[in-house]
Amino acid sequence: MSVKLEDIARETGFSIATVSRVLAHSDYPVNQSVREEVLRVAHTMGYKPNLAARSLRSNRTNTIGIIVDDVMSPFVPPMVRGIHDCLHENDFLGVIVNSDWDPDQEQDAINTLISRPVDGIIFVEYSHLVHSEILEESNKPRMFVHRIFGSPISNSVVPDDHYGAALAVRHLISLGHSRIAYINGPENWHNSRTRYLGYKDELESHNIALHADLVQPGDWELEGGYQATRNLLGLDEPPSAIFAANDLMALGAVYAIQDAGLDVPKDMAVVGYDNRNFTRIVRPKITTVVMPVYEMGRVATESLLEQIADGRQETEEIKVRGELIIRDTCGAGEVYKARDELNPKTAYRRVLLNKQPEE
Amino acid sequence: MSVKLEDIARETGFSIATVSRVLAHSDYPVNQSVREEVLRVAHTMGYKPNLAARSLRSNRTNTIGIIVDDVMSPFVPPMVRGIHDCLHENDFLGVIVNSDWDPDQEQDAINTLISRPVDGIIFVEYSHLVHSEILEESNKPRMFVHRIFGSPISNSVVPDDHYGAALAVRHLISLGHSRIAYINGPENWHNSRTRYLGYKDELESHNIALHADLVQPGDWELEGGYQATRNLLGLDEPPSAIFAANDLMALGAVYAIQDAGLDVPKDMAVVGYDNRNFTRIVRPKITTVVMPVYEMGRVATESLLEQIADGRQETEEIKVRGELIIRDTCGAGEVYKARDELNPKTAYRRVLLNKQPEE
DNA sequence: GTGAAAGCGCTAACAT
DNA sequence: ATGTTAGCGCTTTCAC
Repeated sequence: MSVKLEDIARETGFSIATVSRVLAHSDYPVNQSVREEVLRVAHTMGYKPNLAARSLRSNRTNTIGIIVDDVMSPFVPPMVRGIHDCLHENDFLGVIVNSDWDPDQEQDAINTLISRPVDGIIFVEYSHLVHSEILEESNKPRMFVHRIFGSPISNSVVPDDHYGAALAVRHLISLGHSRIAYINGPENWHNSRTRYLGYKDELESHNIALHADLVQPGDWELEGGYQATRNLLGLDEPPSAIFAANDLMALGAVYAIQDAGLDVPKDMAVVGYDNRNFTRIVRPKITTVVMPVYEMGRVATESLLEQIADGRQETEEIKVRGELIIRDTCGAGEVYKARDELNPKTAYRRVLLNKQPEE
Repeated sequence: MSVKLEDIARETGFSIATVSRVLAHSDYPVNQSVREEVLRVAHTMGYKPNLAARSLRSNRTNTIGIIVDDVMSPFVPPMVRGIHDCLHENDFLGVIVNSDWDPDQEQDAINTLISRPVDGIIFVEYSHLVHSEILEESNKPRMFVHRIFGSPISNSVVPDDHYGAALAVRHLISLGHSRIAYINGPENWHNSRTRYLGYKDELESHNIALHADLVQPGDWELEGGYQATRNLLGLDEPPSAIFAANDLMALGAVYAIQDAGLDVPKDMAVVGYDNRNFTRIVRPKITTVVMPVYEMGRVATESLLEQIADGRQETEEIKVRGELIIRDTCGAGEVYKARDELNPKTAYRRVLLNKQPEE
């Protein structure tokens, strides 16, 4: 039924070996005329390599595995899209397996992907098993994107949260604010700690004292942002601006401020983090820092494909920067507004990408 | 390096064939004692079948292809999750390829998936090529989920928009409304036409006259909903309730009503459609009808796997129903509120599933 | 630069 | 019920 190397060999009169060399290794030395003839016939006959056969023989499948906690998590789809785009450009395919935040399921996923011939694995967001024996044994190249807990590890790509948080705070300072509150995420998340550090360091570099009561704990949720903001509003000296470690808490902050009879941004400015989709459609629209998930996916994939080509390697942790997107909650006015913020795809792609080994 | 059938055969003393039969076909008649021994040894040795070899031989890969326009589209991730969950239960894997709404890329995707050994293909949302020669030739089982344009076709799964729209309208009527406006989506979408029909038929079955000026065209976007609502507010006799064909337009409607100095739901009720994530976090929270994408993915996959097992078949179009989720924009009060609406996953799973061959 | 041939790990006839 | 064996389509030595 389907056309194979043998058919092309018969048709052209060359051997299967030659045909294979033309079709599989574009760099193998074959006479130009032969190459052209083979290519031509292969094309007219509609040759499609049987990848099962190829991978059985060569142990390469041009397929990678992607282990995610849940494709429905907010950051996963754009990250996967970044991965896919990079894979596509290199004639690779990706299979996604969900682990549901469950170490057992993650182990299952790894097993599945290893028996299934994949050339490498990308772990997205949470990954419990840095050391899975089977994984180690398989010696497959791997990358970790946006690992949320645990200590930093090699072969990983993370957002530059320190940079992003500093960006947000710097913007508020440039708008004349000096009492800037911060609503943090849960302590055990990297993002929380690093964004807090960015906040703290940026204040410091502007010689603004850090007030402990302006720093509130949060839970990433709307409700946590709301509560934290109520606390801040109850202070003797409330802040004039709030930087929330994510957009959902920023929205909660907006609601709390509004419920206190105040206006955002006139009475209090708010800046979020992540550039989630809803920040563009709520009222007022939320000023935020881009979580460069699309780029992170791309960068991780590039690195993985390099590893696959050159053999598994240890690479430094890569940090990817996101830009500040100025909207309505910070009070910066129309002037600064991003030109193209309606299209999330181009927005992701516009993102400033800076690999920076250390800072 | 990796353990294979031969190793287990040597270890147990049985033949490769016997070992294969135990490990590959759980239903093949093998002595119980032999089976147990093989299973035990396979397990302790950590046997993982080489799927490339298996699929080269048997032409089955336990992998299906999923062609989507863009994994980042709002409905795609939950749909993919439904597909994945069903695949996982049946020891299948899925590879996703993005087509970016481009027929050429879709054709490429099909080619890729065919040379790549996949046992079937699911087309998600838009699919241009009902008739691709290569696809036809390959004779692979296929399913279409939520095809947006073109005439209804076999082997497809769609939302029961007529039912859902009727649900929304019925709810508004039960709340005492009789001047109920409708904001439609673009005319060339199935969803628009069918939701409009549901609206029209439900009014009719309550003996409420259909007023042409209460039906406004829309574009699925915030801005379209906003404009349509301004038109409605300008009417001599404005409606007391608005049913928008999607949540984004419903939000636009809410904003327009608020900008006119009126209150939602006190002065005007609004119901949306789709149950997008943001409907839970905007103010007021939007009452809406669930677009049962998760279930649609599952149902399509079940049907595809049946086809794969039993040979390709033509099946009737399957309609999946979504429930009404009562929140704040309809004015129904606290009583009705969904118990569990904070968790999107369980919300999707709670969805009422009704296959109904015809209606 | 090209061809012959071995064999990747597995399944499925066929044989016993 | 179990074993023997051919061969899936391809890549890759090893010859020439």
